[in-house]
Amino acid sequence: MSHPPHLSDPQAPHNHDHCVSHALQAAEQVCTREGVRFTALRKRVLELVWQSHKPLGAYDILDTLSRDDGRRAAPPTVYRALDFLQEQGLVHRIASLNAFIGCPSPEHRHQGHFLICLGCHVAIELEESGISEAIASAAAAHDFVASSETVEVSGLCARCRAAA
Amino acid sequence: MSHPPHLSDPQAPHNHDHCVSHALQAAEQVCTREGVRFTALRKRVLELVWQSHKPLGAYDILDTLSRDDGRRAAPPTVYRALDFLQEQGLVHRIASLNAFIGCPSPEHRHQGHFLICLGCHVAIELEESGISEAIASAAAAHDFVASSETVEVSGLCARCRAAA
DNA sequence: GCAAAAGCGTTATATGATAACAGGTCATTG
DNA sequence: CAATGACCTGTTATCATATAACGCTTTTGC
Repeated sequence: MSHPPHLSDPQAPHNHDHCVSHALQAAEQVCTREGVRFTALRKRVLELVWQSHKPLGAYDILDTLSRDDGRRAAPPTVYRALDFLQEQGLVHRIASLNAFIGCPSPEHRHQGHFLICLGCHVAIELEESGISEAIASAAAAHDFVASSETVEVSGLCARCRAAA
Repeated sequence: MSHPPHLSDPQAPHNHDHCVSHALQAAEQVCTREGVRFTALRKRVLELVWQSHKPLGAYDILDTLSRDDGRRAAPPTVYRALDFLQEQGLVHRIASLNAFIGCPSPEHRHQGHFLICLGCHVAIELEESGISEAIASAAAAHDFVASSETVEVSGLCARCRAAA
């Protein structure tokens, strides 16, 4: 239970609807708790981000949104929603990809650390604390106070290595 | 000697010319060793990247280059040089800033890990191995083979905290 | 010296993100 | 319940970052 399949191994076949509904439900709770509005647009964008476990570009979201609605949505529409979702910890931004991914555990605020597969493009959010500790230790050694961490590791997952 | 001041604490006052000349000399050696050409343009771009310990945007480099030469340089000119310098490990790209910074120890190929001060914008390249070990451990736990690591920690250095 | 490869200039364009302003929606609270 | 103000969204324009494609020049290796 501590590592449901859809969290620890998103590449494994799974009923992805569960991921999406879990994410939306968690988002509702977070927004209620924080007293902020989970509007239709924000919900829609979060759903789109969760359409897979692959980080998604803002313009991909924009395209889907535009196609769905018939009329052309403009970038700020999406970026504002993404900014909101990031502020609430519901999505993380992957700097090395200029892309966004849903956070599987938004209940507690945290920095996301990721393994990103170059084969299938799936990003796995790490829960390991060792990385944060190592970073904290290095920062302390330099008398540096960290406020945000970008940790993005690219490589190949087991499935893609097997396939190759 | 293992931690010259200009490496471990770039915010400290220092004769920055030493940093630049050391970097250029190291670059010559690396390029000779690798059998690649350290052309005038590449050298110039590397010098510009080393003009400070702050990560520098490609278009900043481009502007300086254009001003120096009178005529307008085009983006590919700079990006190609930067690509080369990255391939040789002479500069690192900071994904969270879309910027580039000189590598203080290009003799051995490695991923750069950085502390980036939000106050003075100086980036310190970490030499600590603990972070790589923690990442390797996490990757192994997920049966993931890493090929590149992006580790960028933003916060405030001691000097900027004292100033505030 | 000659052919091939590598480097560089140039134009055009792709891709990602934000500024600024106007109009609309929603939750108050008076 | 209407007015108000805060917040949300639409829209236009623009900025910022990065790459594709082509051709000429320089360098290298034979």
